[in-house]
Amino acid sequence: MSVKHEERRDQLAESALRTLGERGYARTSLREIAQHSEFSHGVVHYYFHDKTELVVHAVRYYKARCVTRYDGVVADSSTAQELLDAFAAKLVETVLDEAPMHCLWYDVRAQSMFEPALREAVTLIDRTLEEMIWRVVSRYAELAARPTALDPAAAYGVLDGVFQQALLAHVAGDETALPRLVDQVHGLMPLVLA
Amino acid sequence: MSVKHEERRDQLAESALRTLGERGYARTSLREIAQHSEFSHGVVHYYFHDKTELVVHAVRYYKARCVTRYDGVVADSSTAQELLDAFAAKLVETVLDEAPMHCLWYDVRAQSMFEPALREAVTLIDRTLEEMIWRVVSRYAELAARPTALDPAAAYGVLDGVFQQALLAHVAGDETALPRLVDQVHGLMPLVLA
DNA sequence: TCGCCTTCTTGACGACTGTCAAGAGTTCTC
DNA sequence: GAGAACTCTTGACAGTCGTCAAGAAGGCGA
Repeated sequence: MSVKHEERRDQLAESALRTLGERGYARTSLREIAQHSEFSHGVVHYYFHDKTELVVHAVRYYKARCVTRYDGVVADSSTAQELLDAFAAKLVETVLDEAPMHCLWYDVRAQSMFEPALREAVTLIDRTLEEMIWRVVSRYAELAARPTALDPAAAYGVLDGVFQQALLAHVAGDETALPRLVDQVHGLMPLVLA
Repeated sequence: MSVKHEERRDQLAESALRTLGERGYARTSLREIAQHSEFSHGVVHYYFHDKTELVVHAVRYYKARCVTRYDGVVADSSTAQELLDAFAAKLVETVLDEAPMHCLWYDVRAQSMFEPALREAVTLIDRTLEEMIWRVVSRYAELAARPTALDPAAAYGVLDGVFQQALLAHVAGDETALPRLVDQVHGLMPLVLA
């Protein structure tokens, strides 16, 4: 009943993520999203009030999966160097495997500066990502037996900045982007320790 | 003649920047841009081949002005601390004075991940901004009589990350965003020195 | 004053958009 | 197995978009 209803919403969210990730938020129509699912375009308005509600649901749905991305790295590393290597490798991996999803995230986050309806969801996810990064950084400091030099927001901002730069270069076809990201992260992480 | 032609293009670019900055790339139509100028909507296609060409011209035009933003700071500061304070203050000032323009830049940069036609202009401007930031960072290191710990790309990525975060929070109405940006920059800059 | 050339306006076009209503198809209940 | 409730499709709507053609308006040389 309501669980089935929720399953359909998630199913449509998945189609939406596939399509939005390829074409971007602005260029993607509801008909296009429906075409990437097994339903017709009218069904969207049966499960969602409007387009924004679908996008917000899709982005929240995406967050629920991505947010534990580095938890294995944190759990399995026993030295600071090992953690750093695994973290950098995981960053590269996610760019290679999920580039469209990351593009969509940065797109939606930029849109939220103009569309207030997106802000609440974007702010929530941004906070969740900040916590995700902080679990890595604080564990790194712990393994290095050093205090951190930055607060969680700054640490997230810094790493998000270089990550976004690498993603942009990667989708533009720059093959040196990912090796450079690895170097930058290796250079940066020691600096966040006091 | 051709100079007049170029003047009109710049004039339209200015109207475009005003409109795009308020409403975002996706939501802004050519009719809307023309309404913010003294011309009718048809004139755009007299001076520009299509919408993308107008946007690219507008963004390049914007770059030409913004790129010297911190050069006064670099020239006028005689100690590292003074440079740092002035740089942080200037960052805050530009968020307060030119928030829509910065929003537009991040919007267009995100769009360039989906629209190849935007990539060349975006890449060029990104490089120019990187050089702009590097003039600040390298002068800061010089005044502190210390070598830098980061390459230009990493330094730009790091500062761009926290700046973007502050901008996002600022337009969302978070009044603590700009003081926090000042703190973050003051905490971050010493770290880029080896 | 005439005609030419540049500049700009007007109005239209086809395509696409989000939305929704009407109803067909399906599933469930009794 | 009939009827109700839920699910989905179809087709249409009003609006917006980028684009472009036709021609008006204005300046300019002769």
